[in-house]
Amino acid sequence: MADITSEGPSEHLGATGHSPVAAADDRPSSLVDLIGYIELFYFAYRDFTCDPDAILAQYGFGRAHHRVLHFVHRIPGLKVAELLDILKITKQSLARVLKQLVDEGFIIQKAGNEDRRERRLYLSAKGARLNDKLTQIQAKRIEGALANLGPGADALARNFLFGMITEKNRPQVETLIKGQRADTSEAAPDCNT
Amino acid sequence: MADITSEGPSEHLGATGHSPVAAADDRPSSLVDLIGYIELFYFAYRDFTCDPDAILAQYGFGRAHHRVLHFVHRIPGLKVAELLDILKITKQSLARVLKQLVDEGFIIQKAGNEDRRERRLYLSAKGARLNDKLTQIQAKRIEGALANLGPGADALARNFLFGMITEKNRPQVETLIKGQRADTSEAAPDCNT
DNA sequence: GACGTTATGTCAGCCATGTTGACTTATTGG
DNA sequence: CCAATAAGTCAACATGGCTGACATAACGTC
Repeated sequence: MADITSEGPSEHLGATGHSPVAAADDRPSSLVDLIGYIELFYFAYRDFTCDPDAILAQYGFGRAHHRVLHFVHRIPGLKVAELLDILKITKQSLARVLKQLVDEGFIIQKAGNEDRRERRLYLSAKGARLNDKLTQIQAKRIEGALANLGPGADALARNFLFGMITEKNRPQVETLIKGQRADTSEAAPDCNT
Repeated sequence: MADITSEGPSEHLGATGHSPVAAADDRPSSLVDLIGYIELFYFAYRDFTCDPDAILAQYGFGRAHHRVLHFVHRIPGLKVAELLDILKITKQSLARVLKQLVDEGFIIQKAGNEDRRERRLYLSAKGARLNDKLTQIQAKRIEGALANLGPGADALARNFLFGMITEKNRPQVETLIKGQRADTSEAAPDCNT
């Protein structure tokens, strides 16, 4: 069966027992020591998204609808083009879910004041209610995760996640997080690059 | 246009300027203060997965193939049933990608010694090489994210992600992360529950 | 040895959400 | 008037979830 099982140096993850997944020491770590993150990130994101998914399914919606609701709530009056820049999907993909949300009265479109070609997006009261439900359940999970980690965990967790974002995209996300309209001109067009 | 724009109390995120996305203080935060996490998590995971996606595309593979490679590498001799318990997808979904990986020689199947119905899964040298490439690129991103966050960040980030996982699933993930075979009997079957 | 259970594989089809390419419509601004 | 822009739309395709039904081989028990 050959040497299928092991490649690379030892993959001990340095658990000392008092902490579920990580030790408190900071030995210089080889890259393979970081494998656990790949799994943690995968499982964490999966569970993080499954709560809203369950609610959305009751409305006949999916994850894509959630994203639209979320960012429209975050930046009321968002233009379609801006939303495309944030989500980095094609307008055809967006149109499919946006049309549903508009048709069913969760999102309201209004022509721009200065440029009437623009369709400014707003949540209806109905849309805001649904988005609130989704936000609440996700916020509770985050709160729970932070609760057991001493002070300073909040800042550190945010900065860790921020650091996971491709450098080129960080300015866009940074302004977005402040609830501002992002200048997306420098952000990565495809994946990394 | 009614009051579409604002619901809930003020959504300031407490950025003080010296840190890109988070302040160092620990005021009691309302749930809406955690909205930034929803975005950070979304963007971070998107960028985290896009690096491997680009490599996988060169092989005609997708994200689903990556997961199989990853966990088979992690637990050589993994049974199909165990993999299904980890990924929580149907065997039909798994079969589609697993068949490709086996047919193209990235994964080797071997009947179990005691129970010859079992198909034990192993990476071939070719599979190990591909998986290594994927691990390397993701590990580098993680390393970069941790690099700017003083000592203790590693343990804290791991514990934060761990805390984001649904409680019922944590024992499974914990043993998985130690590179052991997980007892999945208690894990959440669907989403949360 | 027959039989029920288990592990795995497979066929067929559906859904959600991403993609590309081509084209229309309304509006803007020079 | 006309080119450029914002948005919408149609058609077709890929990936990766899902369900239901059924096949095969091996195990274990009576």
